Amino acid sequence: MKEIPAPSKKRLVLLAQILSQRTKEKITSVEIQRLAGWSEATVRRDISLLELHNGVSNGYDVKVLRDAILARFNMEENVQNEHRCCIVGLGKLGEALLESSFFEKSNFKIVAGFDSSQNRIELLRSRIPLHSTNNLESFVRMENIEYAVLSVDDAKAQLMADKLVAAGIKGIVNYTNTVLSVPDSVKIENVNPVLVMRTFLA
Amino acid sequence: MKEIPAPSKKRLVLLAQILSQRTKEKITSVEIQRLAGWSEATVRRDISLLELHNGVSNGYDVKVLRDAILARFNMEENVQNEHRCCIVGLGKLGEALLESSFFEKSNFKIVAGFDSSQNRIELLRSRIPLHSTNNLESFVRMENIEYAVLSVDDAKAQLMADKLVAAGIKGIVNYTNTVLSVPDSVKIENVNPVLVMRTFLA
DNA sequence: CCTTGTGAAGTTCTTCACAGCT
DNA sequence: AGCTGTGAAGAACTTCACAAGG
Repeated sequence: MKEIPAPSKKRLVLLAQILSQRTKEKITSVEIQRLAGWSEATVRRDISLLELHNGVSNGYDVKVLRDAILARFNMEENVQNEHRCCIVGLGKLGEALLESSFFEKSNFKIVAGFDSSQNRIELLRSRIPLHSTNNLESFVRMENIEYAVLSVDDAKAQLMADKLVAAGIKGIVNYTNTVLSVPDSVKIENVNPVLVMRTFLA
Repeated sequence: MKEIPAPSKKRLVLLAQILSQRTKEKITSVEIQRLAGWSEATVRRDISLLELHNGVSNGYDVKVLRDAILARFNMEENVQNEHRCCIVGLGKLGEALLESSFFEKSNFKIVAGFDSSQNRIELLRSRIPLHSTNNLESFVRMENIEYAVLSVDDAKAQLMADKLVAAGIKGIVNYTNTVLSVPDSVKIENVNPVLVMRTFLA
């Protein structure tokens, strides 16, 4: 199976989302261009990487295309594709993410939350098991957690990232202001709103 | 002034953050490579785009380099660089972002929050003025708001994005699952944790 | 006509490799 | 020695342009 370049991967993931929201049976590269803002040539190239040969001359079948993307990235919602995740740092933001419905309709499941404050843990009383960050490394390892959301104070961000890395984490969605140092094998995406907005500037 | 490519811009914004956390006076491209994970050649190329000529043979002066990046992207904290922002959708996540300290030490200022529920607006009672999304377009325009955080329900995401675009918004940090259709001139960054994690997959 | 899929061309970004400075 | 800055090379990505199918 051909390796798909990172930019194409990002677009295909978003394309799957677009297709999920569609009612019509067919879609063309020009329609996708209008919906997503990518050029029609890029859209066709991205889709061709899936080696589907499904769209010939008539546009793409929405369901077939969507299923192909889900399959290619193991995004189908079934047990063997389930990816176990945790949230580290249960301040207002961590709590909001913990209780959000974001993960519900996906194959990513939040299986634990961590905070350094025992008070906070007892106060929250979530359906999801909450633990002290003291036990972070052993829990992440034991629970086979693959991905983490990091929403701790900046001062603790690198320390917690180190623990996650030591526990074998595969990727971190970083809501903190801190730029994390991790091995190349660990994926990081910085989603702090201020850092993101700065990239909007001239 | 030379235009800086988007990938370099993203790295330089993060580099400024790294430099802010530094105590030592000097830093080399190899140290930055270790801290951030970018190759030393990339680091030097990025910095050379600033046309500083400050680092010759001795590493870069942290303060000079940081100030140069801040200046280049109008990120200094002063009044004329202030960028006015709003949060659209004040559920748990929107509320958490509203009350977060993320924006405090930046030149992005949250000047308004919007929600479709009058109950919710009255319940929250923030220091920041909160309004109904009915008035979104006129408020954004009147208040000269440049950037928005979108944290509404998926069902309302495109509608709210349309209003923001109509009001002349320059960029949207999108926490929803919805892939937004906006003109090319409007910058979008998708930071929904599930969409981000999907890009981590094979 | 309208589509897709894709070689080839074009563009952008990254890395190499080394001159030149300290 | 160790460092930066940068032409030149290389790699990666995007777009063009068109053959072929419906």
